[in-house]
Amino acid sequence: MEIIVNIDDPIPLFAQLVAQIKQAIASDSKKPGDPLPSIRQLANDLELNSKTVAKAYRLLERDAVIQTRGYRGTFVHPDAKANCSIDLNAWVNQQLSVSISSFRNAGVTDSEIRIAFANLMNERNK
Amino acid sequence: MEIIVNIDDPIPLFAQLVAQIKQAIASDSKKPGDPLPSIRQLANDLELNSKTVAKAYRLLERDAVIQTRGYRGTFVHPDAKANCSIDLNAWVNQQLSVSISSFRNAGVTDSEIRIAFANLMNERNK
DNA sequence: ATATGTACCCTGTGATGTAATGGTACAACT
DNA sequence: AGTTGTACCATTACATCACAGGGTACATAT
Repeated sequence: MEIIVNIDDPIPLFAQLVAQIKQAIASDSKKPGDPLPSIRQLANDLELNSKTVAKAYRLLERDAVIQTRGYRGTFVHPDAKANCSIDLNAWVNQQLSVSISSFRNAGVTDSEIRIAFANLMNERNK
Repeated sequence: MEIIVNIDDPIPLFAQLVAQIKQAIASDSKKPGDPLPSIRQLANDLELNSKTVAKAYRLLERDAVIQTRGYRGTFVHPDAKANCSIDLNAWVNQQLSVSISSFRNAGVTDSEIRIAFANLMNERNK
């Protein structure tokens, strides 16, 4: 698997990693059960901080695209190919889009929407 | 109508204005049809920028609490008292809260929610 | 002339959040 | 001893936005 990151790309590095790994799975260049390079290994190869790679792996695991088995390493998830196409972000986008549209239609200021959103996000409780 | 603003209050000046004018109407100290001080006049009295007062008036008019009649001045809206209690922001808050909760339950990162939100807000189109 | 609301331009300040980096440490395995 | 993912501490740079202010201008009225 040839992973390359472009530091000049406006797309965040961790997002580039996520996209490329998903792409490798979608194109069958990585199959379920295949091992992935370790976080430190990949970080070293790409000259990235291990935290950046870890972030990408964390998101991929949440989406059930990869599986981490602790000290044994990280592997492509059995259902990886199917889960690759499930885009959680697209769902979020769609949901939020509906809400925002109705707010704007009701005459709510963008600024007000932003404030309300920021307040809710900062109330980590509940 | 005695309006006072406190520059040291963390609540934005325009929001203080909105709150106090609504309060004046809710307590019948201002009745429908009553004239309000002009934007420039009030700004001068409170030593505020006219933009700040204009912003407060703009929001109040959107909520149908006051009515601006161009060169004739600004007046308390006929249905002001009823509309005073309608809180657009509370509705926004409630709607967003539901969405955000389900996102978080689905495992979506706060960071991802923020990104999606920011993208939508910056697409002023549609 | 003077006043009304409103629409642009631009400025500065402070707050906030992202992205990415660094260091240190842990338990569990080879 | 070395490696695995992971968890915490932290900092830096950068971008975005709210708020408030200042200026200028306009049509429409008195």
